[in-house]
Amino acid sequence: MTERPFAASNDLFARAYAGGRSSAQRVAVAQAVGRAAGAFTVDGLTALVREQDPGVSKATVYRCVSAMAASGYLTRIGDRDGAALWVRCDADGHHHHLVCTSCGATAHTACPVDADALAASAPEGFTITSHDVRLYGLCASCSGRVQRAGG
Amino acid sequence: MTERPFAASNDLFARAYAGGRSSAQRVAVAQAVGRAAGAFTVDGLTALVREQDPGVSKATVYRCVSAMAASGYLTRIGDRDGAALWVRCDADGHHHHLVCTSCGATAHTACPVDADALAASAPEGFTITSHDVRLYGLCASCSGRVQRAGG
DNA sequence: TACTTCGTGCGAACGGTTCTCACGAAGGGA
DNA sequence: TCCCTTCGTGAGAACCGTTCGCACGAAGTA
Repeated sequence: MTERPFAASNDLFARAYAGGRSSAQRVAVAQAVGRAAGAFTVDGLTALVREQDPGVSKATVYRCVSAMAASGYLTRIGDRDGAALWVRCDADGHHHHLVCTSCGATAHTACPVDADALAASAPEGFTITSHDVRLYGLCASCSGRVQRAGG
Repeated sequence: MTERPFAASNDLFARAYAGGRSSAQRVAVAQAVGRAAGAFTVDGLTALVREQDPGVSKATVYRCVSAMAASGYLTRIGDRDGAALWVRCDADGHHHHLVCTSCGATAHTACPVDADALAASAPEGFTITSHDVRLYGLCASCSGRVQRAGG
């Protein structure tokens, strides 16, 4: 029996790619996603992937990201300078993401939308079917750094 | 005295462009924004502008949109298929926009974010500085149409 | 009227993303 | 183990939204 490239974490691979075919590049991308602290762009992820395997093409990273998004392993949480911002998200249930504007770290938060207030303030007849909340701020370590630096 | 091109609504022009120089193209863009029902992309706005003045360049429309955004007359409320989505917004105070996913109509709504709930569910130490809420649904006329069509 | 300033059109450039195509590896069946 | 089909890959062109550079001309002012 030959060594399987992703033997130690087949479950992770299956979750990330929803049972797709295994390849060294896909493994590298999945591991780079694991190393990425918080939100990342495809460009940033490509750089991380190439630290491990310099030959991986950008098209491949895009394809992997699409596959992971299709399987629900990645979520698009916004944009940064025109580029899509992704984050690994395997949390269940309705929730939103906080993004640290300083370091890009992310965290989950419960939905802060008050459905009653929303229904009350929506115009007559407008049926709200979905919403998208993006929360920005500073994570614990970054806000500590700012406070120390600022005084 | 020659006719001023935007004579009937100099106030509108001033609001849209914050006192910039007048030109036929800027007038056409401002009028197209007025004709646009709800949210629009720059591409869609360009089409509207060219109904009135086919010679207006896309770069000019982009420049006009930037000027109107700088003056607060337009607000960017999201994206559609990778293109920025704009809406005319001269409302004061903190609010958000509802977008009809069927016809693109927009409406204002008060901020539905429950600050207490948000603070309670945010991770320890995470300071939230801003948020961005996008609400999607069906406007009165579109939801009526769906109901009639659906049964 | 002359002059300066600024908006314009054209088109190239840019960056993010997708597509095409030939190739090769993965995986399943015999 | 071999063969065959399927699917992931790399390279780079293409696409699209957006911005930039430049020369020109119109707006506005003295």
